Amino acid sequence: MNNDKYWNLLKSGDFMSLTHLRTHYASEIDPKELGDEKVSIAGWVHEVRDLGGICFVVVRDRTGKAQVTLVKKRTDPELLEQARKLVRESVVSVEGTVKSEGKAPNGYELIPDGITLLNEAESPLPMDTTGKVEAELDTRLDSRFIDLRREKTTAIFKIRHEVLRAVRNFLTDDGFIEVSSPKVVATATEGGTSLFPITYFDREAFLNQSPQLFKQILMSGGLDRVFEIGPIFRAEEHDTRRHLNEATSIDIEASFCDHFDVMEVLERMVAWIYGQVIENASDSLSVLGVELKVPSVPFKRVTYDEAIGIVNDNTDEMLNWGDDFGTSAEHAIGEYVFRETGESHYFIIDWPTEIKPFYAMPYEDNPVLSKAFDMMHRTMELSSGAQRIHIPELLVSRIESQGLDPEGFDFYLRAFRYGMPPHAGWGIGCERLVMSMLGVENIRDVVLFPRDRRRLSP
RNA sequence: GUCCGAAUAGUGUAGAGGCCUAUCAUGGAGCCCUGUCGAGGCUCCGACCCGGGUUCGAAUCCCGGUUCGGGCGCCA
Repeated sequence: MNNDKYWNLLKSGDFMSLTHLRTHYASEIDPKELGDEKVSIAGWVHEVRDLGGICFVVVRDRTGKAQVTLVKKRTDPELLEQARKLVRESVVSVEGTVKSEGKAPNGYELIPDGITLLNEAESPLPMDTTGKVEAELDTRLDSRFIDLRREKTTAIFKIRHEVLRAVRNFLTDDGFIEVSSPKVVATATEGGTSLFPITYFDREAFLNQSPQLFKQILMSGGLDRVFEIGPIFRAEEHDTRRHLNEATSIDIEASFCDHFDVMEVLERMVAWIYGQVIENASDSLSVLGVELKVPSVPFKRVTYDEAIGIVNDNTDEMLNWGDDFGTSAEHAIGEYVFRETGESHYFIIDWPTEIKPFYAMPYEDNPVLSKAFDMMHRTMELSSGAQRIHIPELLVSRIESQGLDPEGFDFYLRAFRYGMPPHAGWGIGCERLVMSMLGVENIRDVVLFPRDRRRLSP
């Protein structure tokens, strides 16, 4: 058995198109409609079960599995021998007749006329694909191409797709325009997290940690409501189950809005996403054993002051006003809200100005507090946002008081001097949204090729 | 960055100084088998992370390294 079959296939005159290799996906075949019809399926050899007088070959594609049945007495001996010798996870196309069969999975089996071996897999495989033997995350990520052949892994990425599709539909319907901002930038966004330096011809540049400054500039440009789904890069050496050095951020910015307006967009969007995933990815949800409930809106608003009180009343920690919440404090607040409301999602609002980024708008009547918010899931922070400062003088003084140099922000500040409307926005971590939705414990599970402190390949 | 833990066939594991010629499952090779669907039965194949040390004897104890996992910090 070798891969010459593929070359023979091409030589036979079929080289103009390969579409005949698959007329149907495995799960598209309905024996009531296609009974006794000729079809071809294409995919990976999931298993070969040879019982002697009868041999079953299970072929798997993106949609599911199909059983190819070869009965010894009624099958060409050469074809039977070929089927028996198939190496698991090889790529094949099987042409045959659909036969309704109650004993077979999906209610049908395929009686083959021919099996075309398109590419033979090496053996042994880097890991099991059938679910019989678990593999560690690290092993799975090293062999992501095989890992993706597992139903559970595919299910996560089908759901992630539905999440992003729902985001695009929701925001588009809400009047937002999708934009793309540069990922190679000259200066730091917020000063806080560290950036990956790169060489840009003969200059130093960085990978952007957030589209923040650019989406604000677009408000000055009059695009009014924009969103971006794109990568963000953080050079932090954090090493946890919920951090990556390259993540996907879903960001919006909207003019003539305050923080409460965009919070309302955010909670409606999250509820919509849950609803769309339930509607469009129920198969994947059941593969993962997840039962989703659409979160109720509005999400509870907890003020920063209340949150401090919850932590101090319910844990051993004693926080002072102005402290940020650590992981255990976040969990305490999340559990408290869940007990009170039965909901996992909530907002923390009215943060001290000094622990929020420079662009967060302080309350006009109490500048110690800012119009900033975090949107939390019981398990972790999902999103943060704010009404932004649109007044250039105030922005400059806030940049300075955070210990940053306004000169580095010139490209940004210029946009505020020629007519910047009041505006607000937020960013939500796509991976965190998906993992909190599915109860996935490691963020690497919801990224195809995660980039963390240690992993740079594949 | 810091603290804690782990590393045994391709994969997942058992193992507590001599019982290890290293367990089991999965997998691979071969044989038997006509309805499997984690098929079954029989035979065979395949591993102690690296380097030092302790000991008569080390997969097992100690030291160093490497890699991985988890907590925290920081954040999305």
